[in-house]
Amino acid sequence: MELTPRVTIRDVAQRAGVSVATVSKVINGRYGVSAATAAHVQAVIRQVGYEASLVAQSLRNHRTNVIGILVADLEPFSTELLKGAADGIRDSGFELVVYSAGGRATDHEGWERRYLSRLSGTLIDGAILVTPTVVDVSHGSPVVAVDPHAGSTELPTVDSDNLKGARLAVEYLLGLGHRRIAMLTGRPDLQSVQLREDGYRQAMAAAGIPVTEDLVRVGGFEADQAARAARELLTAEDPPTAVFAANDVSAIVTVTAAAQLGLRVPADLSVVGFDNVPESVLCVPPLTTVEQPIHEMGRLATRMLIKLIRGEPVDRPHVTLDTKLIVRQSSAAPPARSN
Amino acid sequence: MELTPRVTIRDVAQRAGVSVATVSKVINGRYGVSAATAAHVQAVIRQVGYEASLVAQSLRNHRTNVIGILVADLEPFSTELLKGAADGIRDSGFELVVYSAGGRATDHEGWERRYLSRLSGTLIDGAILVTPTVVDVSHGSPVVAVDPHAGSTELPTVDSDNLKGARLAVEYLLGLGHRRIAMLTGRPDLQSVQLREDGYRQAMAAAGIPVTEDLVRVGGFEADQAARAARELLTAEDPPTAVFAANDVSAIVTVTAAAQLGLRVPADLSVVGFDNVPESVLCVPPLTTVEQPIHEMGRLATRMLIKLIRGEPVDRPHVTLDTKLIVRQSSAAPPARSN
DNA sequence: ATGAAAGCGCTAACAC
DNA sequence: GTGTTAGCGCTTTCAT
Repeated sequence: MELTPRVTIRDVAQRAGVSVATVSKVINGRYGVSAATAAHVQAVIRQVGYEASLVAQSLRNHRTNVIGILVADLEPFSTELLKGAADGIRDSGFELVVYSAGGRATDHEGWERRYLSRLSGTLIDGAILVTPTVVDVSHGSPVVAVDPHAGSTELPTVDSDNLKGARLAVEYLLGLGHRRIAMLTGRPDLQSVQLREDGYRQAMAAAGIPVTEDLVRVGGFEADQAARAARELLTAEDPPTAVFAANDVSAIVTVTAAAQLGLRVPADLSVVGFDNVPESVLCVPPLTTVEQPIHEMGRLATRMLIKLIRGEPVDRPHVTLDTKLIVRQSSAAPPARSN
Repeated sequence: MELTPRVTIRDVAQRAGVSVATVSKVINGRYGVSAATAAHVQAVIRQVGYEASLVAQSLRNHRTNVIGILVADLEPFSTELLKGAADGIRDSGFELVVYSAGGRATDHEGWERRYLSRLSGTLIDGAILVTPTVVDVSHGSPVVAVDPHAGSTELPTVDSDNLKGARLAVEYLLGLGHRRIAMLTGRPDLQSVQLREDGYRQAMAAAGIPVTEDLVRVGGFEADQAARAARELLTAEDPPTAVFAANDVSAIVTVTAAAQLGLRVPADLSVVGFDNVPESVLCVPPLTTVEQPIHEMGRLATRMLIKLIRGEPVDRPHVTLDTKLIVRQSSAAPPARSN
């Protein structure tokens, strides 16, 4: 497969009959090269289709005009965020590179630290960390976190009002008449997940309904685990009439699990998700969910990062965007009591 | 912002009181290091949180275990493909890096050649080109194209049956009774777009309906341009009763344009898209569209690429997946003639 | 078992 | 105006 071994700056220099330094100067538009030589070198470059190696370049320079986005996996939430980031970067002169840890459970914890170590200082001028597990990173280049790990952080951060969103969802279910409302939580290390659970507990407490521990299960944001947890919830002794899932993927999985158990959604079971990813509408029935402005979060995070890279001041280092409830067809009043 | 300047192999060596060569050997598990030194070096590495620079490493080595996916922009189609690619890569030992050209219109043409030149041989072991404009790339590393530029290519390719899909869509509209069916085409350089237009023309011809050139407009897959083209179509002398758009984004834009012009979809105008990206269901009304198995295309492309990188044989170098029509609510019989 | 040194492709001082 | 040289962080002979 190694057909063309790669044309280097040396090849160009040789072919043009000049030194590599001259070629480099031409490439970078530096002074100190005659118009004639420059033109000639340009011609040769075009002829052989030469492009400087990003790797070699960024080993030398320390500015690359590339922004890295580090995601644990490419799933609906993160890809939605990418679209926003792509927006935020338009006409900024920066390019976007996305690194996916590939969702591998092993060596998951701390992936962002490893990637950052491997990349920063070279290859990227700054990074956006999406749902990072670790935030005490103090590397060479600026970093912005989106929906980070629990605990306060020094890092500039973009997130959304998870507490409010969760409360809205549960209050809505309570308003429909539900009393046995279960929660399927997500990755326990994320602050957002903690807040969503807090919102659930607060809303339940405000309604005077005790949350017994059999009502809360960890789905981990991951399809298999969430499916198992959902089945546990739905086949329990005294099953819930509604499930609030910590994200849309878990909610969709819950709807599927319900169908497999012969439960009709929303007649027998109401399900509410969180995120409002495009997939939530593909769900049958379309999912009632809490919207967080994922696209905007991605856009804001890149704008912040670009400011940081340029050394400009950032107005607010921690931005929290609003959430709101989107009612669709996966929720309804609970079934009439048979007992 | 340059807090910690980056800890290099030299720092580790110094701190451990050994040479860089020894540290390198420890990192890469090479022979020729006493157990004691190895352990000590490991300890220091952990202590200072050292991670080898990907850039420096790949400048030396030529194997990186990283696959690059090159996309023109991060929009619904490409992000959907990324999810599939992420699937295809699981448990393969490879990592995924996505490069987005950022959708910049300038220097758009040929971006894939430039990126490939800048990256291959270093940093990535192979690449997936998504909707590339150029396919005569013969670089060091293996390449797989997804939905490439027009014209046959030597490159291993994954695409879908665009001709059939388009015919299905237009035949469906004809079956509903539509006669004035317009087409909003996409990026003219893509073979898939050409085939979708061919399908449209074939179906129209088979029904004995001439396609006058005022019925065909170029939307370019890009929201602004598509909106303009859609308005042109809908405000023409003798406007169409149905629009077949070459992708979902253009179709959604058409629905919006129709609404702004006071046209009801589907009562006054039917719209059919292509792709079946998740966003097509978010459209109001939900979009009738042609499904291509984007996720699977991404998965297949990565599997193919991994085989190529490993030097294994690839059964079929050109895979074409099936397409099918998904009927939703943006299409209906044409309005009764008023004249 | 360990280290010195060369070199991957490139850029930036500093000669000439 | 142009070339020589050093060095970015790393791996790999090849001495020792």
